[in-house]
Amino acid sequence: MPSTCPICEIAANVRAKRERRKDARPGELLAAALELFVEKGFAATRAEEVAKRAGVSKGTLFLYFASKEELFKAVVRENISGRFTEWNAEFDNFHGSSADMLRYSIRAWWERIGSTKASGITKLMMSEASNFPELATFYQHEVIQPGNDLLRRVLQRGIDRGEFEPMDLKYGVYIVLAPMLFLAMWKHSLGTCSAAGMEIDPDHYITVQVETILFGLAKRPTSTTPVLKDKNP
Amino acid sequence: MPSTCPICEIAANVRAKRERRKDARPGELLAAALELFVEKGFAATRAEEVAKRAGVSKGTLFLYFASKEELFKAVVRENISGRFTEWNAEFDNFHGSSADMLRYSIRAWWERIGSTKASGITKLMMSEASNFPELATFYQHEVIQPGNDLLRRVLQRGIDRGEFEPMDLKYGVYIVLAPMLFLAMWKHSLGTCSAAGMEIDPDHYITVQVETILFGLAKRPTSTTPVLKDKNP
Amino acid sequence: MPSTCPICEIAANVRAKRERRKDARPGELLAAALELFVEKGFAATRAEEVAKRAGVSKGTLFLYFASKEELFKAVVRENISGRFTEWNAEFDNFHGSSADMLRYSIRAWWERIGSTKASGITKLMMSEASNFPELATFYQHEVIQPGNDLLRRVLQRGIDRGEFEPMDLKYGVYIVLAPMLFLAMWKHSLGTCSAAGMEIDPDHYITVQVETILFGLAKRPTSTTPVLKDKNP
Amino acid sequence: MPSTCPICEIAANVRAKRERRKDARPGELLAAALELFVEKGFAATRAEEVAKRAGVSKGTLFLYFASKEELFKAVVRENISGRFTEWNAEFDNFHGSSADMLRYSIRAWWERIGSTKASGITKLMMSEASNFPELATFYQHEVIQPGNDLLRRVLQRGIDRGEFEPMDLKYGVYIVLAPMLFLAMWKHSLGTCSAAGMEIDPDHYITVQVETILFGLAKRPTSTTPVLKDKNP
DNA sequence: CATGAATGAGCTTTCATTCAT
DNA sequence: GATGAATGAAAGCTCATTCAT
Repeated sequence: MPSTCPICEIAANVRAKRERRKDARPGELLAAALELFVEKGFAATRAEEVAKRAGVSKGTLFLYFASKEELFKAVVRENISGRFTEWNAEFDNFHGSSADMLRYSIRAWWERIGSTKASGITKLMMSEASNFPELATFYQHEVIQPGNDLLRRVLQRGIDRGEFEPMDLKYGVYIVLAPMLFLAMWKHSLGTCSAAGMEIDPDHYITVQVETILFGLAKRPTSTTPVLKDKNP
Repeated sequence: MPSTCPICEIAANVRAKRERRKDARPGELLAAALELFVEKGFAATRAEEVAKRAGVSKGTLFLYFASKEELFKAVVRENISGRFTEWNAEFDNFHGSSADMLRYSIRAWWERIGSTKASGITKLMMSEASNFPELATFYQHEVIQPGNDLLRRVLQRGIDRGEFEPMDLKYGVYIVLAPMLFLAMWKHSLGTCSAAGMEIDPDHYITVQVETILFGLAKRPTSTTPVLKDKNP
Repeated sequence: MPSTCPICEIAANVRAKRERRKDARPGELLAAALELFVEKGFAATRAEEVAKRAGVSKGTLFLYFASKEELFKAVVRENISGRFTEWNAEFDNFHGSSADMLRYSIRAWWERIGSTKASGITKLMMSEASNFPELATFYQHEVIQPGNDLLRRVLQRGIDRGEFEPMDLKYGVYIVLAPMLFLAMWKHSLGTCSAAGMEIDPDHYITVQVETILFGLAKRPTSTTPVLKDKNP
Repeated sequence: MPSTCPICEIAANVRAKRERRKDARPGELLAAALELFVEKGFAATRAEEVAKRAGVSKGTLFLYFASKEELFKAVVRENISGRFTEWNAEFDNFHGSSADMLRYSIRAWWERIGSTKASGITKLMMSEASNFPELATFYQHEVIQPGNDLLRRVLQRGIDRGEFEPMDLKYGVYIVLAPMLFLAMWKHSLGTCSAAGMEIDPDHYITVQVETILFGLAKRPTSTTPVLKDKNP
């Protein structure tokens, strides 16, 4: 049975904590920062609170991140932009129909981003973009643009294979993007205080959106859309 | 019979004027605050700037609103007017196809809300909901719920008339709502600092969305969706 | 006999203080800043301490001066650069010999700058110039350059009138400038802790310097300086 | 006779090496500190940068010097070596005219002190004297006083030999000292950020000063200074 | 009623110093 | 002895709020 001498135990704890330090610090700080940024927004989050939640002092935060803005960028990179290469690779290897591919993409986005704290970043950027132009630009380059490109690849594939109706993809991507980003935003804003019966169940929401979108995107049997013809011909 | 005593009348005038002024001041402050809150968010808007834009001194602002938070609440309450009765009436008198009705609804929303300053309130509520839960609830009841109901009527009409595919309308409304609200948010946030070539033209955006949505909502010719059948049957 | 009610007196004091405020504040702050900058240097002077010495709060300081650097610039303008126009005018009206003019200039400098706290600015700039390049540039433009020009006018006058030996004035000005600036520096640095018998009496110092300098500057009877001829002819 | 036991020798070597290292460390730190203190002043120099320039860690610096203040004191003490005996000897052997002697002295000072890093100490002391009064006193005794005495000897020699006009030497020395020390200070402060056309070339500066000073110090042909007679006799 | 000078808590960032390893 | 991660007291500056006029 090991010694239970309290002093030894404390010493061991301290040592263990120390050893874990340098490597673990950035991760702990990024996790704390993500939580707080999402909870309170970028401007309203105090650096000291991030540090406290990560279990370190104010000074330590600035040992790892040169400024609050850099901390934010690191959070974005860690949680979002770092994943695009992985996703691009995944898409290269996808062999099903484009409809399935889109279904898969959307579900994957929800599992990895939308349903996690990372989706708070989207809300946060939408809320504070105008006050932090540098961050907004960064986000545009690191997230919006690559996300657009990724989605565009999926849609282009569907068009090329005759599965989707040809369209102006610059705007076409928003057919998918808008409902997803709206869901993320909703979840972190009005969704937190929905009236009874108004709560959105993400899975259901996504299912309805996806199937409608897919039908909307689908290659039309004929060149016109007879069912929806205008009244004033 | 009203008193015609001239002195009383003068006094009444003076009182009226003073009361009108007293009432007008907050109006100017609320207008200025709306603009600034939308532009920069709650936290980043300085009380002094609101006062300056309203043409009064900083002290005056606090004469009418006990705090910046109270000002915010007043701004939101002030701008949630009940336009819904007017719209409900409009819809009662619509005689075209449901597709046209939806097109009309969306265009009307864009013209009357989306493209005007009123859309700023949407952005504001989405951004600040978590900091003002009581306001968010209020907004849910006064805006989100009625908006939902209105849209639900349009979709229900389409289903009833066999124009739209039957669906779970609780989620179905978001097929229309999500892209529109996303557009409003985008316009007030990242849209203000988009990279070259990434700017969204609202009219084009709406056209693409509407036509896709309509096709997606349309009554399926058969009960299945053959074109999009899954690979794994 | 006036009421001596203590409450009334306090109220009166407060009112008096208030009334004196807006006009007096900048002056009081500049005076406090000059003292502290000279005592402790620019970097080591805390904004809050300047405010406290001026009898106001930290915030008030920044109401009148946008930053600590701007405060410093204002101090310099108030105490030094603002006087050059007056001095230029004085020199325009001087009618004596150029030797007398130089004597007068130096004495005037000592009385108005050198012997006052303003001379601390010189020391301070010499000490901290490299850490505050913007301030150094400002000082060069506002003080060094005009001071040089002023002195150059005096020497040029002497040369033009045949009183002083022709010389390269770019360096000639330092014959006068160097001993004076050295005196100012000394006074605020090592001069404050001189060993017994090492103290410099400014008046005596100036007298000795001036008379030697004047003799050194004087028009040589012949083109050479026979008395000091080199040993190696 | 020294022990020749190989083991002892190895041990001795190791000990010697360790001791040498122990001794060398402070030297490297002092050198680095001198450079940085001169460049940026005491307050603006960061301990970490001193350590980095010395090639050690921040912790090591505090192993050798209890605080930044102690480091500063050590830097000044280290750099105040007694060169004065050497110079006194040199002067004993000088056989030229006193004018040449002064010329030589000044050029020698420039070459050995003024143009080298050692002049940084002068600047440092002038800048920080008031923050380190005890050091300033030390400097007075070790440097200023002996320097004064040395210069006094030169001037006294000139007077004794009838080459220089008799004068109060306590102040007379500053006729030479002030321009030289000013040059040293200027070089390390405002000189580093002079406006175009305002730069001082030390050689030119010294030449102009020396020749003017020499003329100013020179034995007056007659007891009065006719050329500069006041206008108001 | 309206003003705006004044306040001071609060924020980000820096850096001398400590101490477990 | 040497290290460098961690600390936390400052410091400059902002801004919601107060209150004498």
